[in-house]
Amino acid sequence: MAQYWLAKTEPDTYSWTQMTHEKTAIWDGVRNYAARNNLRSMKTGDLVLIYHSNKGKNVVGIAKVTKEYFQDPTDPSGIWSAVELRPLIELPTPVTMETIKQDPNLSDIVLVKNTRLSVQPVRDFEFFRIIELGGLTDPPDKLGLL
DNA sequence: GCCAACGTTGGC
DNA sequence: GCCAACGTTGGC
Repeated sequence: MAQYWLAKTEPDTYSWTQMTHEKTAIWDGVRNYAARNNLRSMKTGDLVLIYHSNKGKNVVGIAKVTKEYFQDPTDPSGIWSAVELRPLIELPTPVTMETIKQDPNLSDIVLVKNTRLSVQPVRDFEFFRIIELGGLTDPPDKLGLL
């Protein structure tokens, strides 16, 4: 059973568009223990919402975990981890922070509760609700995401 | 640009 | 081990 996650990136540094051009993304550079532990909990096939922080402030697409955690190549100290993600589908309508905050179904989402956590778990119903708000009406299996 | 929330560092 | 000082994230 796939789990669901959300990962933040600043689009000025590394954007969804860039990810899709590169086909795969090494999700490195995470320097927070809680976020790292979430990276380490990701399993191949898990689905990850990609969120643009600062600019956009919206969920823009869905990626899949293609490699479970390994040594972060940008970290000489050896304590940080990275995963490999593959972008799968762009949301027809990006879902903004504002929309998420206004949705009663999403009132407890980590994105709102803990604004600074860059890699975070997302509950099943939150994931489905967000992609629904994003214009995807079919569940992930129908969309061929699993 | 401001600042709240959170994490980390380092003196004691 | 506590906590003040500092640094960073990221929404507004």
